[in-house]
Amino acid sequence: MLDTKYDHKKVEEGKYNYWLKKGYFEAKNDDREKFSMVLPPPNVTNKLHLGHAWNVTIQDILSRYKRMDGFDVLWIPGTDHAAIATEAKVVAKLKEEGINKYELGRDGFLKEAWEWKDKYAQNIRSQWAKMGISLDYTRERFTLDEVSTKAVNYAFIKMYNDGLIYKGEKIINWDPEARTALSNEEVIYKDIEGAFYHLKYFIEGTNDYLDVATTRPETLFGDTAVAVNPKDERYNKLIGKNVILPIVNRLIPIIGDMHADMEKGTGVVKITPAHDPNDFEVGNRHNLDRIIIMDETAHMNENALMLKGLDRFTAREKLVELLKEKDLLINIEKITHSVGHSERTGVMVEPYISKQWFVKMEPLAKGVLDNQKTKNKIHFVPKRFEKILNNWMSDCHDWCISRQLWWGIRIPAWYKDDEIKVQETSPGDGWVQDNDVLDTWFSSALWPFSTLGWPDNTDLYKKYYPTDVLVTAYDIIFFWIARMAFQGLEFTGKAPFKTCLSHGLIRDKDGRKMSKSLGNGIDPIDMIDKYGCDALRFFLTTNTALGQDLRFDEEKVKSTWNFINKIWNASRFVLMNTENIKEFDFSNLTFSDKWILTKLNITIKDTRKYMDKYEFNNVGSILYSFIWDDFCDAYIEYSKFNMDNISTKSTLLYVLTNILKLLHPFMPFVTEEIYSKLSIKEEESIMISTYPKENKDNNYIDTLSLMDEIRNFITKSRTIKKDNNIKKDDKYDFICNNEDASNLIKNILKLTIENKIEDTNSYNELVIESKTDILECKLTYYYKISKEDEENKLNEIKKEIEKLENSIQRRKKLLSNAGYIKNAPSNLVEEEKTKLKNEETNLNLLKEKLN
RNA sequence: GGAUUCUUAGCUCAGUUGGUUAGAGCACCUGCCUUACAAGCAGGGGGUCACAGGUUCGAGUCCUGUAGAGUCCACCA
Repeated sequence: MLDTKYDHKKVEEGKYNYWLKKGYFEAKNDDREKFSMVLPPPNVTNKLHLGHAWNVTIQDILSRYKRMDGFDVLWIPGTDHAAIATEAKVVAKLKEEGINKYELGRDGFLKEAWEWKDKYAQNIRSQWAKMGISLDYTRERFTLDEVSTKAVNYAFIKMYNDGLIYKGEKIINWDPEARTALSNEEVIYKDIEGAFYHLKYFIEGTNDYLDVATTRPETLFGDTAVAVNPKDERYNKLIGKNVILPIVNRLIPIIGDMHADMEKGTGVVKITPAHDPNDFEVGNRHNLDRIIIMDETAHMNENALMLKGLDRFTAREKLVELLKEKDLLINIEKITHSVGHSERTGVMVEPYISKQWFVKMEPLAKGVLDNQKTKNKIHFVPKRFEKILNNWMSDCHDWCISRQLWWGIRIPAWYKDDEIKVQETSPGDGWVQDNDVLDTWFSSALWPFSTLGWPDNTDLYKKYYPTDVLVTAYDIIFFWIARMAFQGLEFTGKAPFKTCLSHGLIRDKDGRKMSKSLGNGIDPIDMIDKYGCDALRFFLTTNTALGQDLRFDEEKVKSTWNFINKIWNASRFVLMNTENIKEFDFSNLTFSDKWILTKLNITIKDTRKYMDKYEFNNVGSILYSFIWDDFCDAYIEYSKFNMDNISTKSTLLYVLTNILKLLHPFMPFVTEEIYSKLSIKEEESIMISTYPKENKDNNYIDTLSLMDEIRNFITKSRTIKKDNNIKKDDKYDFICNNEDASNLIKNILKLTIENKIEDTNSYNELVIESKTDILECKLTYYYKISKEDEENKLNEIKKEIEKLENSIQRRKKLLSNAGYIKNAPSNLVEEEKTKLKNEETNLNLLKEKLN
């Protein structure tokens, strides 16, 4: 028997380990149809936040649903080594201990990093366990493990040989803190206070100067030209002349280039090809020198002359002083502009020329775009997210994949003198391996198949690839989804997943993004402690339409807990009354039994429909109202009058069993707890029981509309009784043309024999009447009434008449509309006619009362 | 500049290929400790669906425009 109150801590304890030990989470690789997913691997150093909780719950709901529904489910867990993110954290930790990364050396550092990784991976696993998610740990992977490394090397080498990877010199985003290149996606633009420094670039041989505005004056040491727009009448006659570079006193040419925007700034722009991506392009067009003026830590080098050795910000201050001294500074104009920052270290990114490895994007992107036009396309849910992918794919730059880090998969390229060989192992003596590692996304791009043992043609790969669904928040579509898409197509010829399901982001109660800096983050583990994992899961997945952001509201988690408590108590009632039922017996069903069984069928059908469409919010409200409104508030109350009927008891138990199963993907723990107490159960665990199917044998469609009429009649009676202050022992008379309805109404409204009246003289009457094709009922209360009450009563009747008349008028108008009759579906028209007829009958009844 | 989401009850949100009297939770009001549940039960109030047009027999839903809020991408000398 269940405790009197739902205690989530007690319920959740021990169950996860039980499932794990039983091997329920493991894919069996048998001949059943498969359903496979890979878990988006969290960064190994992360603590899981509410967004992860949401993400994994959606996946777990799918796994549990599919598993119960007869699929061989493979759900692969794993973690991402997160190259720069982890390295930055390990560096910071070492720094606290007074250890410098570079002094420690590559091998020593990696040892530290692996220890760090092992510790954090364990944290993540325990958080997954708290969430109750059914991962197949026997297939767990890490993006830096042997299997993944093998796949990455294979992919790199093949792409190099196919000309899809090349080494080239370009301007990249440089992180001077981590001393590495970054991809465009690792740069976060932030608005900061800055300034336009207006400098005097004197024209050679004159006393005239050009006003050149720049936000990074210290880069002037690397200037090799000044550009104006060739169409700009103010300056175009100067093209071909030289200007004197301030401080440096080097002559540089004035060139004409469309890059100079006449509308912007002063219309004159300094060109620093080694330190700006646009200038780099201009430099290529005009064959300009590239002068690098900083080192890898963003300190000025010898090209910065007297500023050598200063870091970039000090150098700027110093330079401004020098310019002022020499009267070369016109003014400083304060502006707010957006400047790139490293996503991981937070420092300002320095555009920097550097030799890096790149993935040639154009052919790969085309592959994805072409595939999206075929029937093998990736289906996005919601559909609109496909556009994000397509947009990104049709406008993407080559992908910088080399990182000057140690924590990652080392690039399989070997050098000897001027020779380069790309292969997995050293070609021999004297060959030195590339020092750089690969962008972490290069390995995660292969995740859906590298986890399955690709490039070997393993059994896992053969059966489970491509995967069925990939679930992520929409903000990661271009970081990851896009990259998996083109790598999947490139290497396996197939999109790596059939469906991409995107949920939104979690916001706080005021709609702000949850972030560390705002301090408004909520730890899912705290919520689990307070309300239980089941409440958190149900709240997360049923409170918003897919793809929409979710506002976190603790009150709602609380009310979800109440819902679970309601289920708990209903279950207590059922268990109390069905302890000795060992076999279902439906031979003697009452009217309300038939009704709830039919309702259950509808609920199962609708639930399946919305589960298959991933519309969990709809599943949530269907189950909520079926359980609370139909099962608890109505059926359980009705069943109390038939407790000597074995079929009613069977129905109670049967419906509860199905409710538990329908809820199980959402609330694995509490459903398992209650299921374990049922007197009839098909399996030892609800996890391996079968997902409900409609039961055609117990389907009684005609009970539905009659029950609706009965429930309406009951509500109407209660309202009127309350409004008129009818007492428990007031006399009544009741007639009804349907026996089932009559019994139910009498029981629920407590119309006892004792109060039935014979002699109606000297009483006032209060009549509640229903007269439709389905049900004709009349309940009359006899009571002493004051004059005032009498008037109130009349007024109410008048109000009701007015309401009915309006409604009748509206319906008549509608039904006299030829367009409606012609175009609307005929069942709707019929329904309107029936309603009209019923309303007219009721109107007449009321009018009679007035007379 | 491009893309995209949102605006529905006091609050947070649903609302299916358009179907005619728009739903839920919380909050609010009234009455109940009725034997599963007072974290509950029974009943009730509350919305010209941001605004303006259009298409249609019919618009919260489709189209155009306006206003406001959010997000992403690009640019940012």
